[in-house]
Amino acid sequence: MSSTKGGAEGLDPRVARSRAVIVTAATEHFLRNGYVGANVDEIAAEARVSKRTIYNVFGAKEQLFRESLGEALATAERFSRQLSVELGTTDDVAAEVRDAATRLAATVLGGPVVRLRRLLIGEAERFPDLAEDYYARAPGRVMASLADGLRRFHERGLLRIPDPDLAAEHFAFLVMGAPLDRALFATEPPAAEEVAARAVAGAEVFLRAYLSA
Amino acid sequence: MSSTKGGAEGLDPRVARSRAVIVTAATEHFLRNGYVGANVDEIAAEARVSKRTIYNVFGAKEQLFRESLGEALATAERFSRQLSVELGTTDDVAAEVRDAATRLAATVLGGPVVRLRRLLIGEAERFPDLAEDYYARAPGRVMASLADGLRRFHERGLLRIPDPDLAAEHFAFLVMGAPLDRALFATEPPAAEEVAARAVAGAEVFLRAYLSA
DNA sequence: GTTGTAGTGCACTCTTGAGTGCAGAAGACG
DNA sequence: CGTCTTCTGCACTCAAGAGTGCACTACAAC
Repeated sequence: MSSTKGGAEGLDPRVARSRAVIVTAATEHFLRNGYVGANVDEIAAEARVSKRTIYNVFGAKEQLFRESLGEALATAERFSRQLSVELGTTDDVAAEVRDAATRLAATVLGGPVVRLRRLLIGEAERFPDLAEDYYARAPGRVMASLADGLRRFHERGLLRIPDPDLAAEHFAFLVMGAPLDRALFATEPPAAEEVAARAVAGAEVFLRAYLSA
Repeated sequence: MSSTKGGAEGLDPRVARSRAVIVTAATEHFLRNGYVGANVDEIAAEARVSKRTIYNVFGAKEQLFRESLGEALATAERFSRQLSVELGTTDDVAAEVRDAATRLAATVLGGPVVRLRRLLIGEAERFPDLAEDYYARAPGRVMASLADGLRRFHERGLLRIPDPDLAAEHFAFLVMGAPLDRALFATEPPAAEEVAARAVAGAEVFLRAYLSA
């Protein structure tokens, strides 16, 4: 306890810097090798930091894993939030739904989301709380906000959505279910056009099933 | 080379027995702990076999993993085959589709399939060939046979299926996408009634979108 | 500048776990 | 029966990798 004020942010800048570079390197290593397969010496080397510093800051490998994943989860959550802008606000249902579909698919399948999912699934037995946490913060939020948008459409009579939560699931998995599942097992990501095409096709099917007309 | 005939099945029964009990124990351990996390001494203990025997039979941990998973994949493939009986044979489309939905969901979500998927996903970086192989042999087959059935319905004018492969994906993921995804992150399996209910709901949506009428 | 805290390098300990060697017991097979 | 193979138990080697101790340097804050 040496800081001038009481805040936790008044840290020695050296610590902040170390923390940041370590977490970056560690995240990459854990994503690539899993928890057991990752190796602290390598993380230290890549972060250009002594192994001792890692232990001074994090205390143990498990803590390092948890904090690194914590950052990754926060990022995933931010992604989810920004994805969930408005749905159900205009009159052009079809356009809105198609747009949401392509954005959803591109976000989930285009970035680092799949790697994070692979890691969490692989470690679900060892770190069930992290897997749970991810699910609540990322896919859970997306589903909830999709459901909100669908509910709005329903209330305005533009779609017939008796159960918005269920419909949100149908939407999400029509749009990206198959490519996402595939991607979890594949080493390289799916082609963007392929993903976009299926997203649109899924959106069409969703509309056919849920349009009021 | 001591066997009387030339076949590979004329093995010393001791070897066959060892192999079997080892693979059983190993599969369980790998499913629970992943490749790196599994430990050969424990596998030997659980199989009630000396560690030396494991190495006499399999030579190395990686080989043990591959052969154990090979059996598991064969089982998964058998499951897939028996699942894919006939679809598109009667006139009662709705009943057939609903039935296929509940059977599909129950098979994939009720048994050991989810654990196998977790393992393969977690090891996809280390054993990409196994993940690939699984995908081709299990989900791939199911998709193909679903597509066949849907094509039959289309040809008979009972459903309108312009792209059977795509429609098969839509069907599968409407029926069990959300629970399957959820299950990959959860430690305990979903409730059977829950699964069945969603399967039927997904089937209804599929019919609404793809019925010719 | 002085003082305190953080980071470095490196040698070190300890544990775990893969894989081996061997001598003897137990089972297969003629 | 005798012979050959496999299985066992156990002690062993070897490598990797987590985590520590310490003397020293470098930077931060006043």
